[in-house]
Amino acid sequence: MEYQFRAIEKKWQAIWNEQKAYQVSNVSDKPKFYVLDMFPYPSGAGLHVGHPLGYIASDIYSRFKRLKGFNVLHPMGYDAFGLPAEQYAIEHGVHPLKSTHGNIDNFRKQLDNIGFSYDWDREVRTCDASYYKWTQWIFLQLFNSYFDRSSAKAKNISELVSIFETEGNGNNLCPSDAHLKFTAADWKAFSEKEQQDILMQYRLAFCGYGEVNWCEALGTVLANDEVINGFSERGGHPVEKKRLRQWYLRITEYADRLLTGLDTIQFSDAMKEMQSNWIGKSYGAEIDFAIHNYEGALKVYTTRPDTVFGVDFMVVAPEHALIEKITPDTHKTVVAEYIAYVKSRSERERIAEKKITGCFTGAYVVNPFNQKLIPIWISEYVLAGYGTGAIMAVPCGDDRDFKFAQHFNIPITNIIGDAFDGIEANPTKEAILTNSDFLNGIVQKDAIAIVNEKIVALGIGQSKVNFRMRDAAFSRQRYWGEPFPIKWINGIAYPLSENELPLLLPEVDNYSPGPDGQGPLANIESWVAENYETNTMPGYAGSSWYFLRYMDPHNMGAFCDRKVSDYWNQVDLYIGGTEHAVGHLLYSRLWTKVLFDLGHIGFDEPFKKLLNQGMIQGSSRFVYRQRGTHVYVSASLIGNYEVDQLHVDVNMVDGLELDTAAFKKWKPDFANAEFILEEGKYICGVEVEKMSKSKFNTVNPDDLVERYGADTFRMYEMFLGPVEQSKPWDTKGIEGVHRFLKKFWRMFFDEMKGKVWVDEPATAAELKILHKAIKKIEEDTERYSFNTAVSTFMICINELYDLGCHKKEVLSQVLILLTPYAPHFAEELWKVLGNEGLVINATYPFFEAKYVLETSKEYPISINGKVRTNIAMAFDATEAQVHEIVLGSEAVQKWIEGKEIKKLIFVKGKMVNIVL
RNA sequence: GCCUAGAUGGCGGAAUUGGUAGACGCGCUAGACUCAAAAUCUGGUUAUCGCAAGGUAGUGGGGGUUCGAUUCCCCCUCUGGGCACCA
Repeated sequence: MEYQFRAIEKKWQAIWNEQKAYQVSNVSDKPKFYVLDMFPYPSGAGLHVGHPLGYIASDIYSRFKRLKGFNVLHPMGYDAFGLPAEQYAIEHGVHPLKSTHGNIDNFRKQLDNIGFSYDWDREVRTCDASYYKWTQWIFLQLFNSYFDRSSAKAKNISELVSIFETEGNGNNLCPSDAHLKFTAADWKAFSEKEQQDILMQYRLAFCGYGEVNWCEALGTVLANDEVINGFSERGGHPVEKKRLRQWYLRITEYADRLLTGLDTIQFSDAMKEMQSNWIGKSYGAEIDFAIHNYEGALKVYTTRPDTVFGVDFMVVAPEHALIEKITPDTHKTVVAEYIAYVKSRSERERIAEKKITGCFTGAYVVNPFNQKLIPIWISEYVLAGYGTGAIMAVPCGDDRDFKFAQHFNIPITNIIGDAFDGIEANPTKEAILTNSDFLNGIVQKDAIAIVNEKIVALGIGQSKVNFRMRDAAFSRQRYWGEPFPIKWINGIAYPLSENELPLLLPEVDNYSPGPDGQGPLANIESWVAENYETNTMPGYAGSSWYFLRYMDPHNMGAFCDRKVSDYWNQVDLYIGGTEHAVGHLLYSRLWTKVLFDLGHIGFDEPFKKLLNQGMIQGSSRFVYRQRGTHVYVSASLIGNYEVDQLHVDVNMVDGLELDTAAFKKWKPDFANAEFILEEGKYICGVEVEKMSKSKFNTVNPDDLVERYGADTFRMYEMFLGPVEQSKPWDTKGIEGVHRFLKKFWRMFFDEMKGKVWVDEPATAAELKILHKAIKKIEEDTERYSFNTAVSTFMICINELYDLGCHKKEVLSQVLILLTPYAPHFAEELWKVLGNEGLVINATYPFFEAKYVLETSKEYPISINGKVRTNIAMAFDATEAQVHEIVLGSEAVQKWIEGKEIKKLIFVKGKMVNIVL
């Protein structure tokens, strides 16, 4: 009987499905375990081999935990709102819901092919009204909350209103505007609009103004992705910054908790560092510099108040509000030109650009400590959104300031003596200050507190903690997203009540943008007539809480029953890519904290353990067409021709050799192609790139499953290397894994003899191999080292095969071990051996040390660190015995030969090293 | 530019806590079986010198710590991911 993988896989998938083998209950005596994948965006291109990497890993772990006796929640769903579906709609007029559903069906078919153990009864789709009803509901929780700084948690905004009514806002300073002060009497005197405007500045979801990438020609807002060097990706039209009304989440209020919460969860150190760098907590001071000949001050934020005597110029962001007011007529033209230039550039370009740009405003500030006049410059390296949008530049201590000063020939004051060499800035805090008046002779880090005291005494500033993180922009001028449950009446935002949810996304005639930078919803008369908000929520809205909905997906009365979320609690293992480090992973932590504060769930971190899967890259292949001809030149010959490089479908290339016949048939353009070959072959060029349909480097898992089976595919994806590591896809090695399964199969059935497995007691040698494998595979799976687990399976089967072992007792145990990796294969042979029930519900083998005991070890003997020989010695040999045996050995004597032994190092169970 | 991860044979990778570098697999190669092919099995496969025994070098490059470094420290190069409206 041959290994007919496709028949076996289809058969067991049908049986599991029929028996609802993967349905999981919210009630169980077993301990719970929650394994979650980052749900996919269902793109039109379908799954490529990169997607399932994490899904296979999580499936293996889920099945493993299940065999170990856990009640495992392992759900899947779709992050279904998003820009690509909307663009497809604009171009083809197909409703995003329709294309999205089509894509989801395709994804589902592809996922099913691979044999995952998802409980599909719990599937969620963020674009379903039954789902986004609760996204809207959570938005309302955010809208109706403020962050109480004294208890560091979210509370209902009504509590704030009663505080305002009794004591004003003296104890609850406004997070948006620290200068806003009012008494209880003031509050009562305010109009409704005034009151609501103030409350808006406290809400966790609030409306404000922000800058977006605006493309006049397209009449729409663009994502950073859609902007290339200041021009739109589509059409190449100019893009500039525009201020629009935007919704935000007040994530900055949670900055400290998001930071300290990292200590309670198992993310990689790298991931934690990325998040804390993103949050960017810094301690510094705000200082007001009086502006020369102008009524007012320039407020700067600095982490180095100690360097205040080294300030040689000020730099303000191009968006800074003061620029217009302080620029004298003499400089207006240059300043306007510079600002126009900056406007055309994305923030990314502004930060990344090595080129130094800037211009002098013609205005000056006065240094409050020595009355020196300091010029005010504008430059794009200062960002409006961070600190106060203005800095004091100290060229001797800051690299960017130094380069700026050099570039514009601004004289540099040295306040750190020998520590500054005039060639590059020295950012030390350890130098002794000079040229610094009352700070002379003081070490910089000690001077910080002194200056802070002084600026407070002078009434020109205060010490301040700052965060690099900004509030999260939460609105998009798009169609395909959740509508805000908000009505605008007379400039006041009124939330819908809970029973008005969901606010359904209306039908539109076309998906083009609305007027004045508004989204498509602004084109709908009935919508506008109802005064509904015309923005929609961003992609991350639905993904910020989906892990909660899986727990209780059909609940019509709540986003998730509290009892149910108490049972499942945190996600025990979350698998996904690092590309979500500072987006999704931060937002879902925020939402969890808010829901916790408001008492809706009982935990304030969503993910207990995060495993980052690496990205599978594509390995692109190229052909080289001689310019203006139909002649294609093999890779190593292109030096002799003028050629254009074209992507060619990797599936038409065997290794590097192009299937020229398939190529000619690929596209009409290539039908009459001619080839210049090398050694009779056309050799393609290679590059590693992101896997993408447009680069023709995608490999479809369906094809591989068809050719080798799901079990082979699953094991091969794991065998490729550590899950956490990125690597280019190469189908070549898949044969090896397939051979392994065929070999394993032959331990049950021989081509000639038929059934060969037997029900006989196992020998000590066989049990030793089995238990070695149990230990290693269990440990490897537990620590997510799936690649080494696969090779352990190979070793185990090779060894059993060599012993001619066909025994049910041994094979049954190996099959259970194999179940998480190759479930169909294991299930089939489990049945063949006549075992009871399904192997997916079996009990994981128990490792027993007694079977693998060793009495001696082959020690490597090195001399001066180089291994020269091996000597077998008893495990319990004493150090003295070891000395005697080693030194008595002929091989060792040959190397020592007359030399003096300085030292003999013996590490029990490891090695011996002789130092001469 | 900033943050972050990584670099080991022809290739994917292994070496879990500083202790035999190259497990396992691919590829290549020789052989067995076969009319032949496929499949399968057996052997070899880091480089270099050597008939061999064996020697020497070797984990991106350069330095260091150590009896001993792929592993720890410093400097450099290259590559992947992220940088706030892609998901």
